[in-house]
Amino acid sequence: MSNIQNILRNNKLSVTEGRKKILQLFLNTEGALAHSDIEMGAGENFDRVTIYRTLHSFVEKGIIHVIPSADNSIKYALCKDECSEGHHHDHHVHLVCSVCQKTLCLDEVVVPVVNFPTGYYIENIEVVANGICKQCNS
Amino acid sequence: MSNIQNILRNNKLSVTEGRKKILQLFLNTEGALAHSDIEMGAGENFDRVTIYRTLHSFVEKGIIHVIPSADNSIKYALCKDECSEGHHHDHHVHLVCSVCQKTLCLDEVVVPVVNFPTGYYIENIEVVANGICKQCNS
DNA sequence: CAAAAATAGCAACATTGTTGCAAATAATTG
DNA sequence: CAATTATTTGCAACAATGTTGCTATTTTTG
Repeated sequence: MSNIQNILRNNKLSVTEGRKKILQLFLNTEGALAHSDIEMGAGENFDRVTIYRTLHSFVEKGIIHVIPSADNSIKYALCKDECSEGHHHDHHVHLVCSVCQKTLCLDEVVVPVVNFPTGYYIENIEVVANGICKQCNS
Repeated sequence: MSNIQNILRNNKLSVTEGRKKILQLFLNTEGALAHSDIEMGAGENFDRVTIYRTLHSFVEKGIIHVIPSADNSIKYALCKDECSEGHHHDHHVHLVCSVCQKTLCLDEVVVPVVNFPTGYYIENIEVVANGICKQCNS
């Protein structure tokens, strides 16, 4: 039950109310969360600054990862256990559903190999698909 | 020489100073531009609102396209001629260079086919690679 | 060139993100 | 377990980014 505490402890983060609530929210949520979702959904009223800082340290520690967006609405989602401090390995595809507006991590869909011309060095690749998710497409 | 006027006319946009200057800037620039780049680089001082609206209508008309980002710094880049009003077909990969910080369209690198599980409907796929560009990687 | 249509600029505001600092909370150590 | 130390929080103030309504100006059209 104190899974949450463990996650924080394992990542060398002090266990505070704010971090517990925000991590809780991620664990309870299917799909990604934007800063504003957290501001509204985290139960109590945390200062916006606290949320920014919490999200930053979660990303740094590899607890969550950032999902890029084309409309200034960056989202965050839980990392699977392959992620560790400073090294994100979430090589899955993201889907933004145009019906329910949720952003989902399609863990089973792996980012394909892309062939770049010689001369480039590629560190990582982000894939974001726009479409309709399983639930909404039925 | 009035290539610019033609582009605007062909897209049924009035030919105004702002639009000409901004389009000029895109034509003169290798790589993508952020709103702030335009605010600084467009020569004269355009109202920020004008720039927002110009970018919106250029996107709508298929003159430029949006490149998603993971750090709230959306960039815009010229579309090739396959794009038309309401239909973007820029299925190329984008590269964000960690050295020169430029965002480039790699027109020769096509977005690969991604296999999604049944049940999803996919409209389009965005691929953004982080790495080092040809120029900086030598 | 005049009338109609479209666009630009301004003002005011909303949202998002950052920084420094003092107070509160959590971890550590004896 | 209490006291010290380290960390984190909330606040305030600010900066940057994005939006909307309205009027004046510019562009287009006939």
